[in-house]
Amino acid sequence: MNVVLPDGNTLELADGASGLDAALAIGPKLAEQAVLIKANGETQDLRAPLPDGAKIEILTTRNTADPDALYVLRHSAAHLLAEAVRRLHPGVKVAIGPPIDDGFYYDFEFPTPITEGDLQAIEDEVKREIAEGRTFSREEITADEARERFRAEGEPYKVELVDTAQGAISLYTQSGANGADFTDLCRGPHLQNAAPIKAFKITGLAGAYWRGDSANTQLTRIYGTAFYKEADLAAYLERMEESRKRDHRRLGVQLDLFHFSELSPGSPFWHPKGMKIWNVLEDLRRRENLARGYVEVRTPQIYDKELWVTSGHWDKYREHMFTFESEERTFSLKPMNCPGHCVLYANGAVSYRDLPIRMSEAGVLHRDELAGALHGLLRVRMFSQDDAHIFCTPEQVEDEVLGCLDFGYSIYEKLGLEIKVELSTRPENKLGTDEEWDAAEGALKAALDRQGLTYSVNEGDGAFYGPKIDLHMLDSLGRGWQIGTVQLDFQLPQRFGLTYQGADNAEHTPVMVHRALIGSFERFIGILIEHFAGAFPFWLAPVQVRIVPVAEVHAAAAHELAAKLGGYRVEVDDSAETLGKRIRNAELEKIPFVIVYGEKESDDALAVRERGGGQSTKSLAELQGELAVLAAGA
RNA sequence: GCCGAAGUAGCUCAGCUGGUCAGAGCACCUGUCUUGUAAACAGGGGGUCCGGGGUUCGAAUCCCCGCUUCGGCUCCA
Repeated sequence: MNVVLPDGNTLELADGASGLDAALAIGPKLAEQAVLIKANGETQDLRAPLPDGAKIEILTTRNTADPDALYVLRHSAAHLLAEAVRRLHPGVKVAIGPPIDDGFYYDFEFPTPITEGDLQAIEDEVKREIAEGRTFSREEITADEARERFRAEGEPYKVELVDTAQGAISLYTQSGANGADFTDLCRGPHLQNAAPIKAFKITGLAGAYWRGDSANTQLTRIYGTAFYKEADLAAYLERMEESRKRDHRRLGVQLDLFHFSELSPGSPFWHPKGMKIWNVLEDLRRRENLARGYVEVRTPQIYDKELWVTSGHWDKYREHMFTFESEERTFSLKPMNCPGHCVLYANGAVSYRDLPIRMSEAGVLHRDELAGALHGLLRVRMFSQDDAHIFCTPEQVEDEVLGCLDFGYSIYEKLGLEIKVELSTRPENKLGTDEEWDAAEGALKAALDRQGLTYSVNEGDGAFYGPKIDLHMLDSLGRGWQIGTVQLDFQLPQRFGLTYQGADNAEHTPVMVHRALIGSFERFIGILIEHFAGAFPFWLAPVQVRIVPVAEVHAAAAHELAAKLGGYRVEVDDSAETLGKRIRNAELEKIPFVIVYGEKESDDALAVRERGGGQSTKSLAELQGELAVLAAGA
């Protein structure tokens, strides 16, 4: 057989040759440093046979930043972890241990629970294994052999993995000076030996359900990470530390934007400065809504249970609703606006000439989220959604969805946000016919394409009432959060008996488009805080300009200047602190502009300091011109 | 909700194995200073050591229960 090298040359190999054989044929040094091979673009273990005629590329320990090379390293590190845990905690059952972004984890079932205090010993043991040396070898066996083997070893999770594995079963054995030590079911690929693992660290301990199902046993998950270079680990830890500084929960306190109280878990208290940001967004929302043909409505906060029975929420969403009794009736705080909007729509006759009706409401919603799911502003129990429901004809759906996407992206681009788009299609328990779903999914795809968006598809992940487009963003630690959503709904209009009179004089059921672009103001502001690390652009900043009079005698002039900058959010700091201290405070508060005002200053010559330290002298007129541009959000 | 961890002044945190352990820095208040681009100086006030039980001569410290928060898991309509 032969393979094709990256330079185009052909290499002649014995039949059934592996990647390692290919590397050896090229040179011993390469074989020594090799960690995995790409055959026709697909990564595979060095020890697995190569397809005849494959184009190959060998990755080595020098590809220290290559994601695939890191995956292999970390996957092997995970196996060393399992070996160490088995040695230190006899009787432990091993489940699964894949590499992930930034590291790896391994799930175990411990005979007696472990705590964080046990982690150091495990980490030390892994480091000892690395120092001692481990060689990874691969073998392929049948599913029956594998099942038998793991059953004999008392590893029920492995048996289950074999049962659901696709294709050939491969095992990896890591052996050291003391003989074969640990064999694990694994697809691979793995390193040839442990030597390239120059940095190893256990980073966390958590519970995790077997196969991600909360009905299953909860296992103990140990997280860790590994690198080809010690310095890479240090850089990683440094990066994590920097990310933590952007955490909106930390900045929210530092910048005096909001706080939480034990008296109302999951519901933020917005401080005056936080509300400045909120109101800027609220103004933006209202202005843009009006410009795009939306009407604004306001609907009740609490409803009789009957409404939720009609909408289906009582069935599907009850455990997340706050309910209470009053005068022998059961009520619930609304977790969504849509049923209320349906009631509003139903009040009065609607003609096809009225459609589309774009009904918006930044309604306050309450959802009884699981205590363990709460997360600062990013997962709350009370929030305001920039909600809207578009009632339209089936023919109008595509244009309406496109309008929503265009609307959303006008906001995201203004803020420089990076959005991940997902399309979720019909689930198993869908309502409605396949024809309806074909049309609905087609309309969403067409709108996505017309907007020029790249998106991933989550097959079967749509709501039972219709497909949806979800818009996600990452927080400072790389966790994803849903910001916006555009959902098609055929069910709610039917459940509420909504109709419009068509041109054919017959009654028709409208299609409903649920749409949130900012999503919840709480979550959006939380994301913005992390995105800007608290240094908001001028048009969003709670305080835009701070004037610092040099001495007490300049305070009056400073206030006059502030008055001339009316229309902007301006403060005068005439406190009894030193000039240096007041400038420092303004910097710590991340205020975009500081104007120092003393003997030398006048309307013709202002000493302007920009956030970060840049200084310049400009006239009031020049400054006002500059601020006007920034205020527009350019 | 589940697994693990944490909760000490407004904020950040120290307080090891129970015995002046109720502290520091910043913030706050008062006074002095009247300031030229990231921290003037001095003094002072402030804590139910998350809450409730328990062990003990004695608990911030040990045990139990609860609440909240953090890291994950599940969930995210």
